[in-house]
Amino acid sequence: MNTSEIRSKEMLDRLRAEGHRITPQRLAVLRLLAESSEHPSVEDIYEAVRKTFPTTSLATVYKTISVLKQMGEVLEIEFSKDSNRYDGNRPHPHPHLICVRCKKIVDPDLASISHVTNELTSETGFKVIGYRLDVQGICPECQKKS
Amino acid sequence: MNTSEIRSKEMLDRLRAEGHRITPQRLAVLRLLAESSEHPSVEDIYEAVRKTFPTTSLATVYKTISVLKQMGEVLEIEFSKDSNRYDGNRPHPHPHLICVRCKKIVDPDLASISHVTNELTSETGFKVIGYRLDVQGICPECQKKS
DNA sequence: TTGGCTGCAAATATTTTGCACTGGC
DNA sequence: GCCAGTGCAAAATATTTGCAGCCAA
Repeated sequence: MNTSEIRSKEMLDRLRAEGHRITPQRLAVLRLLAESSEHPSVEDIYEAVRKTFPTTSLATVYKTISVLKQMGEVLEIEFSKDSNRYDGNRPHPHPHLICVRCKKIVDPDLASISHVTNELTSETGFKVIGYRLDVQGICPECQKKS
Repeated sequence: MNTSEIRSKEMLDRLRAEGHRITPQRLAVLRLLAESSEHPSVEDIYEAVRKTFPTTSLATVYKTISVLKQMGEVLEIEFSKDSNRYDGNRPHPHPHLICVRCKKIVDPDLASISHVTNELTSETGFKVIGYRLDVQGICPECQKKS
């Protein structure tokens, strides 16, 4: 069993444990989230899922993601213009590196963020719940093209 | 001349320098941005501006902000559900601390972020342009209320 | 069997755009 | 006077919601 199958089963068990029904549509969405490391948008998921399950509707994708989100099994990266992107592999906050040209999103390894959140907690009276760190830049591929 | 008047004049000069016209509506939007440290939404700005200039339209507020944004004189904080918020005082990227209850946004002093972006630049092939760090939490006031 | 889930369509919310008119320079 | 800027309304975009029918448990 590879990592995406493991992740897929993890989410599946979570759904069952919380008393949600396992429908073919949900299974497809959930598998796609577990497989892809490209931080897909709802539209991406919708199109991919339709290939294996052509009758799936956009609303269902939204609803499924909403459930997974509430359970903390997917991380939502919000945008106002471009549509939101989702991460079903690492549902806990982590930094994202976003290419402003091709919209690719990658997960860098970064050791130094914990310092930042620690500094915040002690500096302000805020009770820190989570964070979002997006770094905008141009990826190596797009740099070549320019 | 206090800081907000200085900031206001700065933006005004920038507009003039780039060949934009100074209309009463723009002046009002720009002043409000310079005065407020509450990271107002377009709606906030619209309502405030209407008090001094009742005929101002929402579209104009959007357009004015768009111009200031392109000049790099306001920082946009994007959200998908809640509407976008704007910072006209510190237009360069900086961390934001966001209360999930009352939606207040404050600017913490943080020394440790530069480490993070530095680590990124050397770690990946990305050319870093900017960043966005939102830390979600509950502010001291809202903690008391709960 | 039954109530949660689906799919459609309509509603909502935010931001953008087209266009005739206006007023800053 | 010219043309960028304004204001209105319509359009575009993303997401949510209501509801009738369906199907997983």
